[in-house]
Amino acid sequence: MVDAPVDARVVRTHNDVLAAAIDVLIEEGWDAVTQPRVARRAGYAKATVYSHWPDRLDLLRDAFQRFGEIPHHEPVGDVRADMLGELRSYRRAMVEHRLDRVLAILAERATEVEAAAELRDQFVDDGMAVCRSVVATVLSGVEARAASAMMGGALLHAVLLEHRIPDDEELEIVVDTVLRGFDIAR
Amino acid sequence: MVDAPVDARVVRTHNDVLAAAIDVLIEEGWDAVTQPRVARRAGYAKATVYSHWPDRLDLLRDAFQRFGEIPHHEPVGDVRADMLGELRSYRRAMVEHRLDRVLAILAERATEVEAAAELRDQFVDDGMAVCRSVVATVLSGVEARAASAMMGGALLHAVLLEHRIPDDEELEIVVDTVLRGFDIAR
DNA sequence: GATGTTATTGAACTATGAGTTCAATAACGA
DNA sequence: TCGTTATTGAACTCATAGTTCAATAACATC
Repeated sequence: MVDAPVDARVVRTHNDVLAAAIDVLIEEGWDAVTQPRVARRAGYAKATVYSHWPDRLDLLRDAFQRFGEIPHHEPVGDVRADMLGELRSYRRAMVEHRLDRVLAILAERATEVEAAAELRDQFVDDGMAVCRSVVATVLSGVEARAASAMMGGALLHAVLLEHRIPDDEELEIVVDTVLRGFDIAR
Repeated sequence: MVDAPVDARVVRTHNDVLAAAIDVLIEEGWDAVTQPRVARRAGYAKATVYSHWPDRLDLLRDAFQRFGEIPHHEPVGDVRADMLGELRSYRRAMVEHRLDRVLAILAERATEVEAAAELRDQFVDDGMAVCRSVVATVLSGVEARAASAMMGGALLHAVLLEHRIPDDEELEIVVDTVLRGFDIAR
């Protein structure tokens, strides 16, 4: 993030350019987020974007930041309802905010770009917080890890590899299978 | 694939260049697989690579082809042993053949490049064949789909997002949870 | 509304790498 | 040995990232 802006021009530019950066990121991927390309997309001179973000990675980091604000399910205390609710939020984020694209980009670039690995870790930590807290009420250790990976992974596998979006019925099957498989009574 | 070679030079070049292409793909990703870069890596003139693969996508397709030859688990008839065996093969392919990298690359590029989407579909179809056949002996429809996604997804989630490799214990927990969750007796 | 400040601009520039062409050379099969 | 052809390296074109800077336009403040 660049220092707190005061000038109205700076605020406007900052918003416009970041919005364009997100569009470019989602549509064309990590490598496409360069100052000249984002500037053209946003309708600004590239020198302007360079003056705000001399480092390309900072522009990328700021663009990704917005995905951290994606809403989660609010736990109500019922394990099944909370797991299902969080899975639905996860699916919603993938469809409506293109979180699937964001995760694919970060997972792919993480092996080569350190900044991508850091962003991925941060995203996964934040994104799995609710899921982990719900799972932690009934499981711990390896089992908790496995349960989270199975539920989140089922969605990830379907969307990223099978190119399909699981319906409510399938999400319920996933949750119920985990609950029964780990012998969790409500 | 270019036509069947007869000249010894062509065979040598073909092998060397494809090996280099795979290295570049794994190390730097889809966009890095260009004729000049692969040529430099393989120790050939770029004009040579262009003469073999005028189209960059053909070079990429040929490079990916080699990952289709990754060995799978041979089903023995026992559902638990077969699911576990296939999950272990999957994990092994990720670690030893960098299948994790290949899947991440394909999943990421699939939204933008049609050829990547086709390769991804082909890889997932082939790669899930054994898993699907084993699951099909005990489940069908949405449940079969969910079970495959949960098992494959658990591994995918762990490796791509959590950056960790599940141990045997965790793989067993995943399989047993699915078996118990779907009430599958052996 | 006038004024000092500064964000923005566009143009000119360098650098890098992809893709193309081709005559010369080297390696091949017969 | 000889005709064929795969390979080479060099000289291109083209697209795009990144840099610099003087001119301009928009801003906050009074």
